[in-house]
Amino acid sequence: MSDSHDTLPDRRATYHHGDLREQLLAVVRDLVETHGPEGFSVAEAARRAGVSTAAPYKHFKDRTDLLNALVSDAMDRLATKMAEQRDRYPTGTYEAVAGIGQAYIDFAKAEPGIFRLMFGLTEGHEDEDALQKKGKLCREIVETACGACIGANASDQAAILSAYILWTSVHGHAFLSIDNKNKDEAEGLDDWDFLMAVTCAVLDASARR
Amino acid sequence: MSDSHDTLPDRRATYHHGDLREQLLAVVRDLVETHGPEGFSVAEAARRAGVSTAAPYKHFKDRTDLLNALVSDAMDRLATKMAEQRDRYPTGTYEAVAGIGQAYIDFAKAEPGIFRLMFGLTEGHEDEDALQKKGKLCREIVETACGACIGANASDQAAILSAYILWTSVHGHAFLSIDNKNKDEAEGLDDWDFLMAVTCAVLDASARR
DNA sequence: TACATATGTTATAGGCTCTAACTTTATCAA
DNA sequence: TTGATAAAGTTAGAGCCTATAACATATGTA
Repeated sequence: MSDSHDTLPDRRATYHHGDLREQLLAVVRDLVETHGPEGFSVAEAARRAGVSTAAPYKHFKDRTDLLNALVSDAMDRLATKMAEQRDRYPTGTYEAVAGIGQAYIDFAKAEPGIFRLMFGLTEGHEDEDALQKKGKLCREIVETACGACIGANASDQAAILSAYILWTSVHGHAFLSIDNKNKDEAEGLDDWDFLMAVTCAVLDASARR
Repeated sequence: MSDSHDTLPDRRATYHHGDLREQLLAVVRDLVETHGPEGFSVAEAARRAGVSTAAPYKHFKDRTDLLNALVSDAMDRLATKMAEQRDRYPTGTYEAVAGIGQAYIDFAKAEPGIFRLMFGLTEGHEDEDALQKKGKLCREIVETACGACIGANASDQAAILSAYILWTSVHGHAFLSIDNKNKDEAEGLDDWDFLMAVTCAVLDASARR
């Protein structure tokens, strides 16, 4: 009640926000999901965080930098979930491999906006070393699991090829799912059924070779 | 030399452009490829076409409408190329199926910007009926080819599942390729090798079932 | 020929990104 | 404790973009 002259919402008692960086990320995560990866603006995020539109630039170089931070965080969460699902099944089973894919698909469906951001727009995050590394980490999880199935080392060509085919397939399924580009096929096609079908096809083929 | 008062480039003799709609599409196609799907503006396109920044709005409702027109055209071209590649091989062969995938991948690599637009951002083109139909047409090409391989009708569940798995895999590979997310795997992995590996794995599995 | 329509143009409102210059708060060394 | 410095806000504004309104010019058809 002391200050009735405010332009900005006075949800903030102190001049300094305290944790603006994190709050901005949270707000943007929300905006990206509700308005799509494009329907988001730094200005709007600032407004929702209750700061001036210039404030975000004290924490992020530019719009892209902010989105990269979001993606980086999402990569970590995705890798964690993949490992978690894998660990629900015995090592070397097809289920362990399918579980990884399930985590991937679940993530895409739960956070389609961020998922698109991670693999979609190439606003310079192809040369972001940190992101590259995190992506590689995810892939190695799959390669190791595939290797365990076909009795090969994760670095063997057979494991790498199998893992790559599975990855592309799951990646494609995830994308088509959130794009609703698979309306017809998806009706009556459960994610897990899809995953097991692909996993069996690819790993059986690898074993026979 | 008659008019030295011009703001716009006077590459145009007449007041009316004559074919602005088509030229805008051509210019935008180029912009999308060189500057990425996001790094394009209606204003810049207008400038390059030699008209005022308001002119495009006589032909397209808004920015999204313009992009949709682009995507629609691209879908047609993609479907054509898929059919062309398929026809290079005998009906019912794995090569015919792989050929379709090759066309898909070639298209993604040749026009990554547009390819991203087609399957990437969901600026309202999920409810565009025309686009939905064109997408369906593409899928049916794959389903028919798969059906021919495994001796089934295109509408059989086996054909649809096989086609869907192949589609996701090729789609995923295409996306990862243009995103350079597959640097390691792709080294030494030829597109055709990938396609044949996937096609064999999936169709063989289907045949064994 | 004359009117209607299509297709341009200018002008402008309002939003966004990002920077500059300034202000307030926090930190830390003497 | 104090005072310098850095960190994290703020306002102001340049410059770009989208989209619309109002106006201008061509084109075609009755």
